[in-house]
Amino acid sequence: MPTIDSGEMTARVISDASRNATLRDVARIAGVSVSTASKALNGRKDVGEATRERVMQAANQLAFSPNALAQSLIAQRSGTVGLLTSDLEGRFSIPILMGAEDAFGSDMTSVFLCDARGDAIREQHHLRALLSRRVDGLIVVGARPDVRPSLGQDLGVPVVYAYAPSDDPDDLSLVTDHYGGAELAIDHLLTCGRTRIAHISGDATYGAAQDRARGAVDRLKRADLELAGGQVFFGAWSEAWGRNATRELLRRAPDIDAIFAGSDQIARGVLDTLDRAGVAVPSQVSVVGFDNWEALATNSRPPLTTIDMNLQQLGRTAAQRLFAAIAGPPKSGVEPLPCRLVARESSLPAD
Amino acid sequence: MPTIDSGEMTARVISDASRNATLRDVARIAGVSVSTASKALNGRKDVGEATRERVMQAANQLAFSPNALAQSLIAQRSGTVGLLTSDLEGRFSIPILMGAEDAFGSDMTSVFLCDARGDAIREQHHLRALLSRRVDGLIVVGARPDVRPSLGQDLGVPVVYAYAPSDDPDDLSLVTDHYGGAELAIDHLLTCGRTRIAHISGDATYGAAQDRARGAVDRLKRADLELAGGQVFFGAWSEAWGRNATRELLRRAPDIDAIFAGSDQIARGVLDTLDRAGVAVPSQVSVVGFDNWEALATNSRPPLTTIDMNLQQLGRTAAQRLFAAIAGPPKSGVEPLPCRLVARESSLPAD
DNA sequence: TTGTAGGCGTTATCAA
DNA sequence: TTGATAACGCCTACAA
Repeated sequence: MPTIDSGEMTARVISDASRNATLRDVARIAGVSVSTASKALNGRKDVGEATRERVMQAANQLAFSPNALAQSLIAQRSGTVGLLTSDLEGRFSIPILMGAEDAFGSDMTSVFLCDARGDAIREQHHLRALLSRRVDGLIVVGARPDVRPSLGQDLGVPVVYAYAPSDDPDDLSLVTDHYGGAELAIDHLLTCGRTRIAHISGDATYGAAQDRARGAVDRLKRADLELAGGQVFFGAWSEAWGRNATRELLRRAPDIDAIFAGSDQIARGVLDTLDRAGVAVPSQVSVVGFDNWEALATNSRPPLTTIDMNLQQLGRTAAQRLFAAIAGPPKSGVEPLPCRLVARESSLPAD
Repeated sequence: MPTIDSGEMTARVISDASRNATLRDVARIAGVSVSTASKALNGRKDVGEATRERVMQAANQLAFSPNALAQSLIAQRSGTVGLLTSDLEGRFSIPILMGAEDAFGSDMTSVFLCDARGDAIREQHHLRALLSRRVDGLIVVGARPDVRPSLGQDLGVPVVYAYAPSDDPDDLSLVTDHYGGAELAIDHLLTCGRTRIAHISGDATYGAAQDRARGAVDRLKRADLELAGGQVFFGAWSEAWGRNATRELLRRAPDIDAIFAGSDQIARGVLDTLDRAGVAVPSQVSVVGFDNWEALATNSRPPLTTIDMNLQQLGRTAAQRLFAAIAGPPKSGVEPLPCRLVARESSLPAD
């Protein structure tokens, strides 16, 4: 019997080098039962030291790696979560995704990535796939910071919405505090001694554009000031709009001493036009952007002071909230996360 | 017996609304055996029409979704692949990742996303996790277009390297044809009637920088031309370097009529300096960039002609090659994928 | 056409 | 300390 056994064993090891070794293989080589092998590898106490050693060696020899599918089947949890994003190419999804992947990575959970590309059908498709893979939870990342339809309450797993909040108040949503971010920007400009502050922003249909505008106006009001130029300049999230709006602004209100731009792209356009108009930045006019898009903000002339939405932190928090919801009872409501000002030279003297 | 059964059943359905329904639940409700239910749901022929109907209804009623973990365990394949990237924040990983996700999404395979952040230890960690989850294959996406260490041949699953090739010729690597891309750029400038063409590029330690430079020089040589300025201007992948190098270039070779920039960021700097120097683009000097980074290329003045690496296509191809390797025998070697020129106004007259 | 039995790889329970 | 046995949820011969 022993000879046959070892013969079989050797044959298996050699011929099936490609196929993954199973616990049975390990047990056979170590000369113990499957259950003992399991205990040994899982560090249970009730197993002899010598036995454990033999099992370990066998496992190493076979490069044994336990089948997580089988483990999940028993454990009733897969150790995976789904990341359902609607727009991968969007710059905003990526940092969130990184933060989430980051938070999960330090645990043992793996992340299923799904890009629905803004298509509801594809989203349903991916959702079904994720649920059938028995993910333990779901993070839904929106591309646009506006309310999006809820996936519903009866999915069987907790869901956290990030960046784009769900339209159902029973869901938990983590969003950027755009209002507070704008306050930060204005606050900073006031601190720099600016009083004639204009606001050029993007597409007015974005909730974020409205929130930021309100934050700016309200903060100014608290300082007994009004928006220079008499209005918010809504337009598009582009450099071109930043350039055009700045030209118009200089015409209407040549005495401005600061511009708060709704995005870094807009801010680049603003800087460009100011430069061509011979307006010195930051001495004559200070500029603050929004997004802290590093490639743009650090390479502008001068480097751009801007508001960072801490999106990576948002992703991490989303992961933490999801963990909490997997373990205990889920929270709900919309949780705004603070922005952060990154000061560069477009608002401060280069000393 | 029947009464007890249905009693149990109802209790289960109501109390366990949260837990996922299993095939057993479906079978019980439909009043058939588990195997019959399985056959019915999987569209096997040998099941009565009426029975199938009952099973379907029961499944719907319970929102039954087969447990993919159990299925995978039997099928010996999980229908998942791992996407091992070393740098999520890098702009180059994302399109590749999108392309891959895209190609897999249309199939039934789901993608595990792992970001090793350039850390070999974390990479090993993720690799182990992926293998234990029994992924059917692996795509390794590099952040930098340079050779990277192979994961080895004995992983038990096929691997495709994208963007950054493996150092083992037995692996299959899909890379951008930087050399050919540079040829395209020079070709285009020659077609535009340019003959005094300079090349400003980035970090010379990048293989891509070298490849592009060789492509440019070789293409010029075929037209009996040499690089204007007498050399390649290597430096950094930044706007600032583009600005500085252009200043220096204008000093050394004021008669240039075209600049091929090694990246769009560099090109932005080039355009900036040309503008300030009063050099008209494209009439006096034409400019071609590299990367087709839309946010930069479409918003520059004038919009930037540039080389697109077709990274999303590269991702899709990687997915296809992986599929092929999962099904049949794996290919090996380095497969370069062509670039594409995107013509905008920095090289062509605005008509 | 339907149901029974066995197994995928692992863990947990309980006897030995 | 060890090992048989029964799950986990599903599928697929094979038997009825």
